[in-house]
Amino acid sequence: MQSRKSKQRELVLKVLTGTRSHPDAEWLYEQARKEMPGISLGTVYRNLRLLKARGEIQEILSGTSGSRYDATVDNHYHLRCLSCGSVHDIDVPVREDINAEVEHATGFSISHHHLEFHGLCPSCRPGTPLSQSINLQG
Amino acid sequence: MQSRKSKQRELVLKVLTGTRSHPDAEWLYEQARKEMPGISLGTVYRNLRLLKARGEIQEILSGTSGSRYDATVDNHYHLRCLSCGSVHDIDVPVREDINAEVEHATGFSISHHHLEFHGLCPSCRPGTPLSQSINLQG
DNA sequence: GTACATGCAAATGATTTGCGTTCTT
DNA sequence: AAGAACGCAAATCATTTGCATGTAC
Repeated sequence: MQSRKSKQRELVLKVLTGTRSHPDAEWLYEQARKEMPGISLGTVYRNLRLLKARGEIQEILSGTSGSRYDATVDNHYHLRCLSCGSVHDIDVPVREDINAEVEHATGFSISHHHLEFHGLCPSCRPGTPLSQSINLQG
Repeated sequence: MQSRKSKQRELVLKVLTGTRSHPDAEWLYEQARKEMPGISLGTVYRNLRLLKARGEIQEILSGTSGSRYDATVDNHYHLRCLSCGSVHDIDVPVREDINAEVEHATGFSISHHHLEFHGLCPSCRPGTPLSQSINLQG
């Protein structure tokens, strides 16, 4: 937990906070480079891990390709387009009550839950093949 | 979709169906080898991918380490222990209604959702460190 | 001054893939 | 016979890490 301040860490967080998309490490690296050309990809990864451990950002797992990251702090749900791969935040009430329900049913002590919806975004409805566009801006 | 039968594929599915744990590819490979020593890890991966594409099995993503797999076909939720990493199925009613809710709220057409709970399993309560046991049997 | 953070490059580890061969239909 | 699927090993790709140096406190 003892971590010092660093320009690089602040920049990574700033870049991530500054977008509504849910970018991967590579994209964050490219953006960060624009402002600090010397920053390294390793440092981006190191800081993403640290920020996640601190609870300041969230990691969104993905089977293929790399993880996406999200700087939104409050609990919320995600929506992923099966065609273009974009990830969006959803403005739907979080069901905190189900944690207690699961605690009683299982004997675990639940700290949180992740809910992700999969479907097709409006632009992909017609049946756009996956390869056509990987849209990070959502 | 044109896929032929193969002893290897049947075996991988049999092994996965035969356990209530949610093993990774390596574990499935080791088990499969007991019955068919010549099977290769690449084949296990190939078949896991094919079976998943067919909808016969499910992939459980995990940030660190490899994916876990689940042969349970009907929709259900997962519970992961933050300490030992074990994954369990939960017997809690699936909320199909929230798909429609999200469709209306977002304009996406939702096909399904994934819900995963994180917490500590009864055996890990005291505060067992992560490294002590990676329990695949749950 | 201490020890955390960085840049760089090499290493890791899960998963995929190319290729020649074997099996299913 | 055609082309799936296999075994094997090399390749890929995201992410991690060792090391020497820089920097925050």
